[in-house]
Amino acid sequence: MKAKKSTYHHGDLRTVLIDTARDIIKHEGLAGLSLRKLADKANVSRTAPYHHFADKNTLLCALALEGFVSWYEMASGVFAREDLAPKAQFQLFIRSYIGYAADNPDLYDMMFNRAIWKQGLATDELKNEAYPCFQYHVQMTKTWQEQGLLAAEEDTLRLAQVTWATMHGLARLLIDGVYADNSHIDAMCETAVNVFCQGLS
Amino acid sequence: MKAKKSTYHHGDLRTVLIDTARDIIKHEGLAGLSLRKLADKANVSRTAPYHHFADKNTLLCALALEGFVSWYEMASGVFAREDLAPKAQFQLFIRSYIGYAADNPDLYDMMFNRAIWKQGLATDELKNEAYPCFQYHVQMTKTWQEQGLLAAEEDTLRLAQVTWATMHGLARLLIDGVYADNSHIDAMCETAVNVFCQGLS
DNA sequence: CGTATGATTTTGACAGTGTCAAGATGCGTG
DNA sequence: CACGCATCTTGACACTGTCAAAATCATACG
Repeated sequence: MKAKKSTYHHGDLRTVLIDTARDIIKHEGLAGLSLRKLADKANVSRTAPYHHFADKNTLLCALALEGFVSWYEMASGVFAREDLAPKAQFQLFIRSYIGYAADNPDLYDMMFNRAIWKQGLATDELKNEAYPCFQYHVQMTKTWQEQGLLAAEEDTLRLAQVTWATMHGLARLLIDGVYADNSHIDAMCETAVNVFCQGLS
Repeated sequence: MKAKKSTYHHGDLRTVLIDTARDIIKHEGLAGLSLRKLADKANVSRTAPYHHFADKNTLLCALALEGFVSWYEMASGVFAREDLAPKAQFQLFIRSYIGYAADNPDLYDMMFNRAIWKQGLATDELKNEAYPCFQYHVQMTKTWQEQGLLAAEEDTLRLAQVTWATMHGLARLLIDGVYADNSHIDAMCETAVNVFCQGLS
């Protein structure tokens, strides 16, 4: 009853589209995703997707949203690990962030896509998922400051931006294949942690 | 004699194309650049550019190359400032990097474009300009370590990757308009410098 | 129980895009 | 002067995102 919203012609086309889109991206990369090919693989006409997504950008936002959802799962999972010392937790968080990006390069690409964010094309749904993620990171940063792991005298928001930027930058360099490759991940993460925590605790 | 390579039909079309391409990107953004529009603005047929650039990607590489050239000018200009104390020099470098990216978002976009780098589409010319830039950054990092500004016990290459990643990440967050905006630049740069140098000198 | 209403899907069409193949043009060297 | 080669043009193809109008169909209402 509640499960199936609509069984009109095709079934629940919306989720089918998202699934096959994810599939295409996985196999052919983000550049290989076109609405027509997507519709084709879903056994539906070219313009059918337009009744579920306003345009291609909205589809991409829906996919990116899932990325932030699973990012949040990752982050909160790490932050909940009370068995770990603060520094080990911080280390695991950074390593998990980079690993997540390296494992899902195309998804990460969409989450932080200039075309989506810059000219306000991001869906409200996407914003409502993406902003809390950063808020959560700010919260973690504050905790780590209180634990003496990160510099207490720095403004929490700025520090959160810098730490996020470091992870984001490492992720992008890895994903884009510039100046770094996957064999450097562990060493780079370790150095990053060392730098952030140096001279403290 | 040496100056003008070719005055066949049009003059030196290659440089004209690059100039108008830069112009289009400046006014309409990277997404607004198509080879046909470019050819149009240069008063030339649609396929004329193909005699100077193998494909669109090669054109983009040529533009990105200029970005690395001027990046190097910026970096070496800062590094040559002997009137500045190491920390002030480091601070200026980071601020200049971010400022450069924020002032030329589309150019920066092209310099670190996944499509170019990831699947080996980067021109040899581009590689020959981009890699030395990072090498130069490594060299600067080593110097700053020797000056006691950055952690001496860290591997220079890894440290260079992390510092570059931080600047790159800040630049990307600013350019893409996620989690940071231009009014935060100075404060973020200051925090970044403080973190990298904390507990030292 | 039938009908209309509105959601869903399709067909047709349009303006773009990058790029290839063949032909036309014209400069410089033999 | 003529040849060759770089340069440029025209024509064409397969693709893209997206709109408008028509067709289809499950369901809510009379």
